[in-house]
Amino acid sequence: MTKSTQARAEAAIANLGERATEARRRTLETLLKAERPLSHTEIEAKLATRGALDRVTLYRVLDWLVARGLAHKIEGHDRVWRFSATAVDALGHAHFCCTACNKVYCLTGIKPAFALSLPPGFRLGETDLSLRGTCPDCQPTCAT
Amino acid sequence: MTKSTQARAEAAIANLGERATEARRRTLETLLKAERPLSHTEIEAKLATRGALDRVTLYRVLDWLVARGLAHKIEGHDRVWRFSATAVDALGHAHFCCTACNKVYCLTGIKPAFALSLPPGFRLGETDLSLRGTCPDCQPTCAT
DNA sequence: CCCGGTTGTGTTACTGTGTTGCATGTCTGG
DNA sequence: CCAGACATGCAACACAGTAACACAACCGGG
Repeated sequence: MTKSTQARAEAAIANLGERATEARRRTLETLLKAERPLSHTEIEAKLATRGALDRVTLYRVLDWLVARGLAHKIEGHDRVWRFSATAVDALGHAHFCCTACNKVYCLTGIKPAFALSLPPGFRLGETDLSLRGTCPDCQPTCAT
Repeated sequence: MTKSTQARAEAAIANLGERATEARRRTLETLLKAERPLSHTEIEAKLATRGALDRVTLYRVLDWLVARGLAHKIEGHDRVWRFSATAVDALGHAHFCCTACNKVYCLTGIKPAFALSLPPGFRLGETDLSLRGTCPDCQPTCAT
């Protein structure tokens, strides 16, 4: 299974007929390997272990991945963007942000069925459901 | 009705038994007068018309208002915080962010009834429903 | 093989939002 | 009036993200 993420990264990029550069492969691989959305800084740190990538390049690669539909961008509650390659097009898709450690998780089992009555003149694009609370790593004392 | 916002600002602060300073009154008044959440910069601009307030002081005043429950803080999609004093404790409360002009609106008629099944270990605090689309000011060509 | 255009990367410097630390003002209660 | 607490202003900072520009790597055609 360790090869899977590498291979998937390769394949996904090749699939587009675009250049699979070192930076893109490694970035996508990092995102695929992560079990939760990562911030730019976190990605940078993970990549730095074997030959760092420039900050700006990483921004560009991430935008590129998002534009190509290989990743998606999530706004956290700390004004930092996070990126995920795992649940790219899962519908009924919400984000959980831990108020203690600020980590973000993608939740895919959510069916947001809200009663929407927009005032006239508003045209709805997409909706974004974000939940806050504490994650398993940050549970205070008593068990669940 | 013009006196109402001033008076309400005064009263709300006095009600807490806290110091109703110039900065606080004017800031709260500005928020009450606004029909939609305002960013720090917007508030600063509005206040600047008659004797500017220091940037930092404004940040502090806003935090103070939030801490006292007189305003609430909204995270926009542009990494900017917005503040509103109007729908402070309206439940079933969502935010609409215009993708064209980046203005944010509070929507109060929303009942987010989503099916929630959090993975074990997660504890839910608050939820935040944010909508994106175009606002009345930014409708492309055709009328509604 | 070279050459020239396109695409990707690195470097530097910048913007804009928000914060911290410290000095100065201002209010309040004895 | 004085002392302490609280509020404000100023300056410097931290951090995420962006723009401009130059260089490097790739790819096609002669």
